[in-house]
Amino acid sequence: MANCMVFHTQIASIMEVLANAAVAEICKLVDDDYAVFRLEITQSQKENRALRRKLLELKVARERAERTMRERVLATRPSIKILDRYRGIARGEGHLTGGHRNFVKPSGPNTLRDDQPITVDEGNGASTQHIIVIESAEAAGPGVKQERSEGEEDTLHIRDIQTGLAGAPPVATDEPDTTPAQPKTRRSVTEVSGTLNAVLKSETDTETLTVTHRLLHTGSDQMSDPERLGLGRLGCTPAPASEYLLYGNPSPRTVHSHPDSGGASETGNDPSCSYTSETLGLEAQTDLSRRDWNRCSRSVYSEGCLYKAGEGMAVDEVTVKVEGDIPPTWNADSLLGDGHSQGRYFLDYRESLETNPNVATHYPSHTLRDRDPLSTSMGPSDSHGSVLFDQVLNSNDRTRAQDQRGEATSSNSKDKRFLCMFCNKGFSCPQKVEIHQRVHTGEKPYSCTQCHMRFTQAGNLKRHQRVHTGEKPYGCTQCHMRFAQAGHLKMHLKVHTGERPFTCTHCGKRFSERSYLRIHQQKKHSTL
DNA sequence: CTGGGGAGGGGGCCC
DNA sequence: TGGGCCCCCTCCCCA
Repeated sequence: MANCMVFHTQIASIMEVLANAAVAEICKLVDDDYAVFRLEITQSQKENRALRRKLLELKVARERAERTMRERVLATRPSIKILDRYRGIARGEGHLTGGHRNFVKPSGPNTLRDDQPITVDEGNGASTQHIIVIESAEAAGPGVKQERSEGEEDTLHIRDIQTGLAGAPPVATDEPDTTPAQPKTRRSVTEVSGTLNAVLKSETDTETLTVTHRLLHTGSDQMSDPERLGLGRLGCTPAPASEYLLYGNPSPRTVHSHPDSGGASETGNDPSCSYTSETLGLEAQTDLSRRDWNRCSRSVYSEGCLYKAGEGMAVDEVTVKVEGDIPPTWNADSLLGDGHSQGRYFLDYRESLETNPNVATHYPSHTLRDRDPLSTSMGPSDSHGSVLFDQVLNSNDRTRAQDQRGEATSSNSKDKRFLCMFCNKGFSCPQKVEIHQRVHTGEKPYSCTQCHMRFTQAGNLKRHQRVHTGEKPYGCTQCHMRFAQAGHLKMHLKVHTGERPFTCTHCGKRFSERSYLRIHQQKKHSTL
């Protein structure tokens, strides 16, 4: 019995030892596995961080590519017009996130016929206005960045607008921009938004672009009531929402309007923000034209004084000092290439950068106005594509001539504190800026119901209506001639008076019109 | 020279 | 009274 007890005790001891050994082994295994697991977790976390950094870099690179493209586009202004885009408006070809807004021009003291409603397409039902108004530094203090916006349905995002000193740090991203300065090479960057985090692609997603393009043609020409849409008489959205870029001192200011997104590249309401900044292919380019130009242009203007001459322009970490009035460098061949026949114009932004000095408008790229007037469908003005392009090219000359006459850039005028974000031109009121910016956007909200011509101003449409009505209210008192435009009558009167106020400085030949003189000098004296 | 459109400014009206 | 809005005028360009 005693031996049995001893045996049991020994057995118990052995069992205990074995149990301890087993526990120790198990613990060791667990510890090892845990260590491995922890290591894997650590590695995964490192990978995640690396991927995040890479993603951020891609975002920044994309933003910069957009900005570069944007600024290059801006650099060619004021002659820039995305040709034929307005036909998109005509068809209500809005942004993917929105429809369009057509309405009948309200009746008023005009000569329009009752059966000729003036349709005004607004591209989107939202009346969001994002206005950048540059105000005095005294009011805002140095470096003040003020953001205001309203209307979330189709928001306009000014990604990052820098004014003043070149090289101001872009703050469009949520995180500090640690990415080294991107080269100015044009990279093919495609963003497919629609989720909170934009999906970045290294290559242009042609399919996406095509889909986007197709969807942009789903609009119609239906009309609606402007009043119902809460628009003004002219159909101009009364700029309810504003983003003010305080202005007043040369210190760099940056304005970002991201009312609905925390980051510049994380907007979620932009189902397709695709473009190729390098190749500027047809689809991509049209998309760029449709979206960004219109989104940022219509509602964006600055209020304040114009910038001091001589300041540089911050263009993607590159300060561009503009010297002289460089003519635009649009590639007409590209413009009038294959895309032309389709009503698609794409522009070849050459390397040269001509811009208004001091305007450092970074490319507004996300969730901007839902106004996509560019259309790929044939419209009445397709046949005038080259004409439009010529107008684009010549608008610079026109502006230059106006500048010489002191008509255009009365930038020193205190009354003209509302600045165009594209060309920095000052205007007395936001509406004029909005109208003016149609020069840059190509937006033509006023459409003729009889010939589908579209116009940037209601008055021009009204004048155009005389083509259809045959109305010629201006009659010559010297003869039977009648004219639809007062200017034509005035010009005609010179036939009777013999007035030739424009004299060629080379040969002394006199002309009744400045344009005649210019043509003469071009032909005879090879000068402008 | 005519005709059409682009674009800016002035001024009146309204709030 | 001042500012916003809008019509109209005007200049200009181009075909």
